[in-house]
Amino acid sequence: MPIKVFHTRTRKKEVFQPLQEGKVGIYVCGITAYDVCHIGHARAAVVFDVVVRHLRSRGYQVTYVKNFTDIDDKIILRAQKEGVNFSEISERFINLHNEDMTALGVETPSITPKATEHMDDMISLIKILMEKGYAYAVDGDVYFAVNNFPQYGRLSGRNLDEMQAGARVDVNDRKKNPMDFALWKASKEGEPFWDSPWGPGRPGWHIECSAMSRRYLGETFDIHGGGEDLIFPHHENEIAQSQAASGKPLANYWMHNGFVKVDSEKMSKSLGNIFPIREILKNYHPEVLRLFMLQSHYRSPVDYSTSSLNEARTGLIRCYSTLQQLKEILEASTGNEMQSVKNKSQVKQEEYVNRLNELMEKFDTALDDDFNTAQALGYVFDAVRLFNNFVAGGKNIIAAGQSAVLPEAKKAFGHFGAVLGIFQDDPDHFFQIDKEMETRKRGLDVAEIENLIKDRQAARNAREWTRADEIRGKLASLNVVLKDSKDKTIWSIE
RNA sequence: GGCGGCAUAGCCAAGUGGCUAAGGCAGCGGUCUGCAAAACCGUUAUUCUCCGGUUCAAGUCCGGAUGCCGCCUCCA
Repeated sequence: MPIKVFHTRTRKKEVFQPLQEGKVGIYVCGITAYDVCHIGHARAAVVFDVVVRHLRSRGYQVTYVKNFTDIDDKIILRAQKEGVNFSEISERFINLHNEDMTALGVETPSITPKATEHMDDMISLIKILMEKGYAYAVDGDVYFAVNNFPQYGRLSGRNLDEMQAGARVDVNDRKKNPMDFALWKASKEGEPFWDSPWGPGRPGWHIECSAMSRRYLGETFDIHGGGEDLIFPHHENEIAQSQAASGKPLANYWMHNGFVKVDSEKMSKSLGNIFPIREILKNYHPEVLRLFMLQSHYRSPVDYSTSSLNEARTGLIRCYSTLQQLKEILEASTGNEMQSVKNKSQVKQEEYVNRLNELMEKFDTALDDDFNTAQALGYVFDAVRLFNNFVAGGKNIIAAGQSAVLPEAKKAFGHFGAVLGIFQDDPDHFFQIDKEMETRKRGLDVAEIENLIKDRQAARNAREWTRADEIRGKLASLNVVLKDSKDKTIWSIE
């Protein structure tokens, strides 16, 4: 079963064929380090994290490059506002970014190059473009001449005439064509600069990615990714620069993730509806955010809201309850003396094992089909129900610790979790974190809750049901839900 | 103005020509339980915004209408 990838240029799913057998080179545009990352950045990171995880689980050796733009107008602006060096700003936000990614369980890419560390690469690339007649210098600026690159606009499905008709670009006398874009910008007074054949200045945004992908992945590589807003102009310009220089295709597949929206609108500073990752992670376990995103297809827009996040939380709790159950059974069964099991259910057990295997295959196949995480999660939940069903009907078998279903379930959930980057927490720890966050959000006092539970337990032991129910009712009004089992009472926040 | 995307149950969301339209959340009935909760079992879209067309067969392809969204400016 081949892997299929939706290619932005052809707008079709295509069979993925890497340049080199068994190896994949992928480049994804990273952040501009001038502010904290929001859930939009989180989505892009999680999407490509899963892409890479799946490719690896399918046996590919993946080189994943994700850059940092650490020199840029917005960084300079912020540095000037704060009266610090630009690098202080970029370093600060790169560090915060890395913290957020770690918290989200996003694996660190193979290579994370920074623009400022690749000045030579950029300058030599611009030189090539000058020599080949694709670029021209004016007063210390260097521009790319889009008219000299006939394929300009192919990725985004536009042509120069259309774009100029509705152009909203600044009129700039120095450009030959209003669509020409800067490869090198002459530095203004007080701005950071690097020396170049065209005078002191700094690189344009687009040339960074062309230079860094070229350095680490070569002139042509397999997959280039990023948010859908980067298709034009950023990726179009990257293609123009790289292909003009090398005469070869830049990337064989272009993948773009959809946006995170809020109230059906794009997040933007002007609307004031930006949600930083670190703010959300104060209130939700990071895997809740991952699950929320992975429940939709990566190319569709997702609408962020507290209620959809809460739904994802409930779904994740369902999974972790099962994982906890599995963990407890496995722990209880180790060290116990093996009892002989009545073989009555042996056939049934084989069926459970087979069905788990089948779900694992379906899961992988779903991801093969353009990384359909939503469908894959459907199979994960099927496995949850299947295992719960097994537990509900097979207590005596489990007690013996002999069931072949147990290691199989462990393997299945381990696989699902490893590829999607969820189920990485210990179940008990997960519930503890969840409880802490929920009680804090609601301003509840844990000690008080636990005292009430003790009182209720005392009432229950005395078979004073009315009193016990009264206490439970009181707790319920605080959104505290109780779960009684034989020897203990577990509580959680609804 | 130009280019593109989306429209599936109360909500979220898979599905890209063919068996009974995944899954999650919410709801309802049953089992379990002192009663609950959780879990399990069952149940909740004769139908996929609307109107035409192609086809033996369409949520899925084509044309049109309506509504929502994105890109064309920095943006994941």
